[in-house]
Amino acid sequence: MNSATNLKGVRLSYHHGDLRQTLLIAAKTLIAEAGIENLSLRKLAERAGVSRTAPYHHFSDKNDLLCAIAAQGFLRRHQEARDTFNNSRLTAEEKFAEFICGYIRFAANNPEEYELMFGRNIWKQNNSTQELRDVAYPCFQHQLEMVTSWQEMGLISGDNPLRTSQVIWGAVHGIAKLRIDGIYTDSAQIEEVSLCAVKLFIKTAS
Amino acid sequence: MNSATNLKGVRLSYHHGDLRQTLLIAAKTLIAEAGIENLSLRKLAERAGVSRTAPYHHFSDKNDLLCAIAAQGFLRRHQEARDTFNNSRLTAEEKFAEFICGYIRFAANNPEEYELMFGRNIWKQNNSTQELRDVAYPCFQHQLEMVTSWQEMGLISGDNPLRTSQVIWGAVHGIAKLRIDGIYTDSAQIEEVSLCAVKLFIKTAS
DNA sequence: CCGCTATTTTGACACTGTCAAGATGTGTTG
DNA sequence: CAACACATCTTGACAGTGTCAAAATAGCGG
Repeated sequence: MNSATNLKGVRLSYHHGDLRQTLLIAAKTLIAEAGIENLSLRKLAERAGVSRTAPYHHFSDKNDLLCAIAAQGFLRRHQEARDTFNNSRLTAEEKFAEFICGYIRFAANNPEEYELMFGRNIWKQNNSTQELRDVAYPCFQHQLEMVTSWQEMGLISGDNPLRTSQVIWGAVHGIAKLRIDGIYTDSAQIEEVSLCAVKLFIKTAS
Repeated sequence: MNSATNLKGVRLSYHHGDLRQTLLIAAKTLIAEAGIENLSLRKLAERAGVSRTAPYHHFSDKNDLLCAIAAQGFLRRHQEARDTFNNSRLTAEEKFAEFICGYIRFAANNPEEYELMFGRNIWKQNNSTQELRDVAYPCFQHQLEMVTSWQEMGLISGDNPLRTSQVIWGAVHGIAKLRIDGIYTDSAQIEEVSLCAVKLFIKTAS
């Protein structure tokens, strides 16, 4: 029932209490420290003060754990995007600019989480959990809907709303990936690149 | 001196002959079959008919092998891009369109190689070989130069040439990644998305 | 208090990258 | 031609990984 650990993380009882949540938090810490590829379930278990196979009673798989982390990321990002889109004090143009910049900022601030959310590890070969898909697809959908609405109101260029949305999503995704994968070395100017993207897509800038 | 293997790949002599090249080819085959993450040096060695540690006399590392494959990819893509850009029978607009579509097509046709070239595995934490950097940087540079020239001649929008180039590179990279990482499921329409990107960036389409 | 079930542990297996030391060729020099 | 140096390949070993099976333990409902 209770967490059954003291402040130093030392176990007080045989049963942990809420190992699942503890593992998720510890995993995010380890990933932020050393990257996804350096996360091992054994080190994670040790960090949580538990034996190697204990995590398997809360996650069927290492992949299952990673999907759960990615799912949390989608919830956070989706909420962010909704808040911006529904903020009545912003003009449509400001909302669009904030969508672009906010997307790239989210990736830059949470690079490992972003990699999990949109990386090949999970999506490439149907590794996605049902739970993850239930959270991710609405987020994808929402992005397309927002861009479609901006396009239909004449704010941004293009004729085919779906294709335009896909290009714009591709652009922000690509800029974010080039940044967090270490190919754009001058990460300080990433905000400038974002703003340039905004100007390129907005109609009046032509 | 000679390859020292018969047609079935069975070794005829103790020394292999040109194991380095054989390993590169076999590695690309295995990667194309099962993906980068499923490539192990041991399976690779077995496929080449050689003991587990033989590859270490031709590549210092697994990472070194992957960098060599990526380098070959950069050479191929760079040549492709140059051929298009120097083709005097194409208008500037046609060249730009072919740059966009060709880039995405290259990624779609060589997904695993593309992942190595632009993926986090190599660039994220300074895993790149000097040899790879010597081949990759000119390719990056060439892309920026081409887009800059199209922008300066007024073909595409934007004011800051470098930023515009970065956004366009980001866009093609992002579309390619969303495609090959399995997030865009309707891969048949990737060419349509490419053409939409072309129209969005070209000035007259506004 | 008993027993059921959720939770955790220990032991084990196959697989990985990589190092050290020895074996086997190949080429060069005396 | 002989002997040595060097490149190349092999065998053995180690630490680390994900994950399964079986045993141990704790907490909860009767």
